[in-house]
Amino acid sequence: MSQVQKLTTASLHRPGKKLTRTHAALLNALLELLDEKSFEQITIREITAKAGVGYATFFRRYQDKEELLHDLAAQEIRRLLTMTLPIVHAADTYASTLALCSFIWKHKKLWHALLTGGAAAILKEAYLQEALAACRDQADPSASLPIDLAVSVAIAGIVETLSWWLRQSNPPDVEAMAKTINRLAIRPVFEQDDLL
Amino acid sequence: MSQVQKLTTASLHRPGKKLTRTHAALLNALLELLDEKSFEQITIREITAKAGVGYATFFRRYQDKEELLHDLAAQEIRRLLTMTLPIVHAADTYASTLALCSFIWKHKKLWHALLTGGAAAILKEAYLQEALAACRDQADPSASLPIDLAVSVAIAGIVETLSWWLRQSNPPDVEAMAKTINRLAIRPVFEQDDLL
DNA sequence: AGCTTTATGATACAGTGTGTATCATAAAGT
DNA sequence: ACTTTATGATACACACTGTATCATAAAGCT
Repeated sequence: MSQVQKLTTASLHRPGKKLTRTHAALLNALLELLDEKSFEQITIREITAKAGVGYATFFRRYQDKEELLHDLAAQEIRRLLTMTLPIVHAADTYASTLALCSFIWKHKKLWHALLTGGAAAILKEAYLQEALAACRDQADPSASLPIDLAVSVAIAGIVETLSWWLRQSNPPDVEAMAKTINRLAIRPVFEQDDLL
Repeated sequence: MSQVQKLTTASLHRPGKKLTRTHAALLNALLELLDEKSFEQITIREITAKAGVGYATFFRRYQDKEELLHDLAAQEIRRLLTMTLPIVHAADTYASTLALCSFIWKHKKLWHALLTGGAAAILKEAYLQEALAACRDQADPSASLPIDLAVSVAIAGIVETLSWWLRQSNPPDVEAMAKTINRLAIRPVFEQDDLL
């Protein structure tokens, strides 16, 4: 937890770590800081300090805070998509949302940080991009809904629901949330728009 | 449009304006700036300059940019809610969403600014608060969905859909969007959750 | 091993925006 | 006319950012 490793002239920089120890240290530092405060309140100086990395070094890899968060978000979302993707493939949507909710619940601390406050917008954007890329392939041209709109609204609904879930003091169980997501975010996108 | 009124020692400050000319000037200045750039890029100095108001004066009324935007958002949303509220009362949801979309379309330039980028989060929050306040009264205790969650997801869906709409180069017409909002954001919240 | 290239740490620095404090003046209230 | 309040105009202390510089450690290459 105290990752502050003074690298003054100590014997770190093991040759074992192949690609950029710095990289991982920054991601990890941001992750830890997100547990303590909101993304907006975190400064680059804090991140580099906790990562045990020089301040200027940050800008050699990222342009700004947002880019680092986007990197972190993409990393976590890639795992999550393994759960979410089957939803799109329409096999068994309930099983998929259930898997999604279970996954979130297992890592609720992490996802609470990612889905709360200013971080949520960036995470949602990364989520949206990944989901869109995955959906465009098998997009149904005869669909009554533009694929971009459908995915945008579905993702927004999922993110909103999960965010609400993680903020509750007495949160519903995983099964209930899976049903809720299915009802509010997934089914509306797939069903026929017969009435009105 | 050039609202930059030099107030050096000119004969402004008409006694006619009763409550705080400054107040309105700031709101108006932000509104105009939102047409030129995104909310994040706007500085308080710019706002006060365009409003023809002293820089320090800003902080006598608002704590920060966000508070001013929240004020502006609340103002615009109050009008919009006159359209949206009937949706909740479940009389004729299509007529309500149609009214909502027509209203947005009529003021699309304004709402494009409010629903795009960093401003969207604050607007959504204001929208959510107003909608929640309006819904709590007649909340159905036997509902299968917590009222907070239902409204949150509905608002998120509406905002997401409208935002998508206003970003299109060849946007669908008002009727189509009303149907879409009805299908994606309104109906899912009200329907019975029979299956699964 | 010796030379070269690259990644880092450690500062220093300029630029920008924020929020507060101060003071004199104009507007409004009495 | 006297008092109170709102404003304009600065000035300032602060916090962050993003860039530049320089010396050093690590890694790669011959």
